[in-house]
Amino acid sequence: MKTADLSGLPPGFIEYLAAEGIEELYPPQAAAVEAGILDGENVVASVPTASGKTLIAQLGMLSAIERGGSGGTSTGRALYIVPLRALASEKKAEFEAFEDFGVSVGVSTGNYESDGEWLADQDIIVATSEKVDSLVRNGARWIDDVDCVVADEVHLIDDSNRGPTLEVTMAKLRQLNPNLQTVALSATVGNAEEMATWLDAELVDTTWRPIDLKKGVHFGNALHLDDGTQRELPVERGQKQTAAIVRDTLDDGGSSLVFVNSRRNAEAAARRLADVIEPTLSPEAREELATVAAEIRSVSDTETSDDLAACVERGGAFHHAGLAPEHRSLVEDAFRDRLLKVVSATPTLAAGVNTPSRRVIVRDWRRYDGTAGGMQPLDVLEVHQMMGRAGRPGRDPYGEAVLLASSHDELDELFDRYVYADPEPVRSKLAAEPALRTHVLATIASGFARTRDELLDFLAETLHASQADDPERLEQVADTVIEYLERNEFVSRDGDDLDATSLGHTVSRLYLDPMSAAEIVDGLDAAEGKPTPLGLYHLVSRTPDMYELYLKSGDREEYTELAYEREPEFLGPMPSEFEDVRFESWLSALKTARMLEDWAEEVDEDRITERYGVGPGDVRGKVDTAEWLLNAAEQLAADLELDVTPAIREAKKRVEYGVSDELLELAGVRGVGRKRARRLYDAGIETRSQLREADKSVVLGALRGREKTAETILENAGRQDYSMDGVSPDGSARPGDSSGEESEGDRSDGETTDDAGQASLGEF
DNA sequence: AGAGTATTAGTGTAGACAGCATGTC
DNA sequence: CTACACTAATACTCT
Repeated sequence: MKTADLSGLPPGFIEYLAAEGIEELYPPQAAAVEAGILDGENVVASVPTASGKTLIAQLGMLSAIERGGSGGTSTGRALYIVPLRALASEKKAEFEAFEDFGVSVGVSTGNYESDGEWLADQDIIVATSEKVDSLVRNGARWIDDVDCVVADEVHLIDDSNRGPTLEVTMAKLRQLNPNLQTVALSATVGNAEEMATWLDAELVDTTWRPIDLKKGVHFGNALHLDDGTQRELPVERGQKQTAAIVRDTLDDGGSSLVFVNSRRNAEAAARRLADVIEPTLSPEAREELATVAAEIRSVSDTETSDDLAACVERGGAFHHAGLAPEHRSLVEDAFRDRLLKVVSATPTLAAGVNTPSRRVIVRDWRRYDGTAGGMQPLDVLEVHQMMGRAGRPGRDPYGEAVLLASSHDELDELFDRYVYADPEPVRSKLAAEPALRTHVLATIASGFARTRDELLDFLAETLHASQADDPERLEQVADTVIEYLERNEFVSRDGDDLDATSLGHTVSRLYLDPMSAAEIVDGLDAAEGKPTPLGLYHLVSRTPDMYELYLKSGDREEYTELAYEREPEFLGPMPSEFEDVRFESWLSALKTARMLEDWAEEVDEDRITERYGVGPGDVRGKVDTAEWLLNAAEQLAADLELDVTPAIREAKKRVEYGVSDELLELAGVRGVGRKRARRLYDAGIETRSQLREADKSVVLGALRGREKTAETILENAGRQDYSMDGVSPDGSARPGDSSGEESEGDRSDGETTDDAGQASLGEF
């Protein structure tokens, strides 16, 4: 099917596609057109990654926009739901090209939001499922006149943490607008038919790919492929299997993506695989890699960051959630540009932004699972997702995905389990208390259900109900949850009527798990006098909305001791040491709280990552979550007219900026963070007004002679004459004594002149 | 002698959404 | 209830 034959799309789109070199639809795309995607028909597309899913979505969205709005507007509106924030920006960038023919795009996620009013005027809005849910809860008006919704990666409905949100949100959108066109994009799954039935959609189900994907298993000295052939791929003595395959890919001019099952393994593998890459690098490549490595080092001053940079210099990299988001995108970009020849990654990369590779090596196919008591095999779906990253359309002649076997039996097992096997069906995880707790409350609070019957009617529109292996169960759990919500005064019951209390409305709007809210409310109620930051950090750290930090050997003793030392600060009772499970998780929360306290006491990032055994990405994640939960706590306190709001606000500001009390005012000046605030303070400038009055040479000295920075900061502080012309830095304020980190040479933007000095000293 | 390699015991385990009001070093 | 790879320390083997 030719793109030129398509009708009902905005003028200019066909030309845009032609300019991109697209004149003929891929078979799955043509099937979507035949299924009526251009005429507002619901479509479920269950197709492999990189087989043109995005264009299917675009056909649906753009034809809906062109058809015109249901809400009386002249053009329609489309909503594109993604599972990750990083994907939201990726999609936005893709859709931005449509602005040439008058279709505008906006993004809405938790950390990045196009301004509210402006957003409502966009034709396409990209958002995460949680954000869409939140917009529905908060009654965003434009949500009602969405004409086409695209749900990307809908197979994630199977995820027990986040799946229910997508499932419920889809059901709500469809209830809000019965004429809504639904397009669901999914990886190949076992029950696509069932998904289509749920969404009243036509099904496009194919395994067609634009470039060939060969799957296989490596064992001994041979690579066995799914077409029955095998190829010699010897492993030299003393060489690892993975290294041999990476080497082989390299000889063929391709890059490799290695999936492993832990962060530590990812880092170790990257170091070893870089040994394979390094000797083959050209001087030019080395230079470019050095630039990337310098950027990586400048992201964060931690061991993880240094280790990553050291690998990158040698042509390899690791990728996992302990990295800061900037680290991740630097690695992703360099890999996409083929600068990096190998990346070893945890599953972060399988689900994330587009990072195709000639060859994908699934090294570990089992992963530790504490709840299951040991190593568990990965889902077929997950392994297929990883394998689907093999082969770049237009760049690679083919893609190859390889599993590793260490015995003949394992070779057979891997073929049966992953190469020839069909992926599992997607199963709704809605009928579980944590999921229903939050969604039942939201459903009641935002008026989707006013009685138990209406609630059950609404739930009947979910995938869970249509799967119906145990229809009773959803109802049972819902009743348990209603009872919980009533007991905690989030919901009131009057005869058949269910109504959210004022507190319940707040909790729903704040997007809190009701159990987190209950914990916070109880804790704040128990406060005597002014709560300390540690007390508040512990309170939010023990809610289910905060991931727990893992207790290592020795931690138990350390934190038990700390718990007794600082017992008066905790809000609410400390569980008995003999209630094993509860006490253990209470201690993990204490560890998290302690980390947040360190951060708010200006402990260096590298000290924190070392002390708590985490990566820079984890620190930022925890800080971010704490900030969010403290904001919620502040609003709950205001709602309940509790006298703790100032204490919460201070604790929140302190984690937000990562500074002690005395620096709060300075850190509030734009352009001043924890480090600059500390330097200014130590130079005798303690407040914003002092910054306006201060001797310029002192300011410049404290800022290590950076004139541009100093000018910006003075201007932001509200100083009229902020020019630094002719000012020379005051030497007495130079660092070196108070804050050790900064003294080793100025890392000015761009080039770095580092570690040559340190390295050579040990050589004697 | 010294580098490379086998053996052993001890250790720790993937991921990441949301509010609100503006901006790191 | 199930495993596994990594690391570091130590013993062994080849040139």
